[in-house]
Amino acid sequence: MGVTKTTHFTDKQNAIATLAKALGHPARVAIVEYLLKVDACICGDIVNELPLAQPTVSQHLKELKNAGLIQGEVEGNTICYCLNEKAFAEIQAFFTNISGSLELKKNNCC
Amino acid sequence: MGVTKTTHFTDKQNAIATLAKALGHPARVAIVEYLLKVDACICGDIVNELPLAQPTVSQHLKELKNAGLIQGEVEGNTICYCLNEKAFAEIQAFFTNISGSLELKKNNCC
DNA sequence: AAGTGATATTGCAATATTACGATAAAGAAA
DNA sequence: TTTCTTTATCGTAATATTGCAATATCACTT
Repeated sequence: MGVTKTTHFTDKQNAIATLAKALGHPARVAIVEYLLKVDACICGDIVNELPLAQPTVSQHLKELKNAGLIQGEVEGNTICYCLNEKAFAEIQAFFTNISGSLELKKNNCC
Repeated sequence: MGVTKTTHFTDKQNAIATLAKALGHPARVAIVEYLLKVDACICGDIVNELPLAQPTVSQHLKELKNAGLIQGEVEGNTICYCLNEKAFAEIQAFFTNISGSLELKKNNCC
């Protein structure tokens, strides 16, 4: 098939999966790290930073935007993308919660 | 193509992407949440918890294991899988770092 | 040894993802 | 207006993912 049965899971599970999936590619991790490093969000040289062709980078940016991890618009001949604090806070909370529970639990069975 | 150009990215970027990708499916998020909820790691009823057929669940478990998010073995006729604290700590640190930086930066351009 | 219960593997069909060349679109600069 | 620069979209090829039926495996029981 290749189609995900999203309807059978909770909204939160699907939301986390969407965010995680968007970061499930090293190029998109690299884009996020680059946007974090660059102070201003006027950053038209993401393509030069990555070992990928321009259409491929554009496609990865689109996926990050669809997932809600980045936001921004094209302004003239420079893009203005930046990270969406809210989305990162959401996924950060998910992992912090898990790590916190695991630390408490001290599961030493495996 | 469909093949990811992992060689052009840093080890850390690939590592994060691998972990994120493994959680890029609601079923695998559900499995992780279930393993977190269940105290003991003797949990042979993951299949009953999910709206998926047994081979599909087995495949998702395999992917989580390959990514290093869960660990464990089959023992007799019950599986013993549990979450790998180290892997979750790694991805949690990644997101905590990003959220922390974003909060400091107060990027209000987009 | 044969049966039972639980998980893994195989094989396959449907769909999704990744990557890029070619091309389009749209503002900036001449 | 024409040209340049930058980003998006289209089309396409190669590969990956998802899901499940059928079957295999493996430990335990009888």
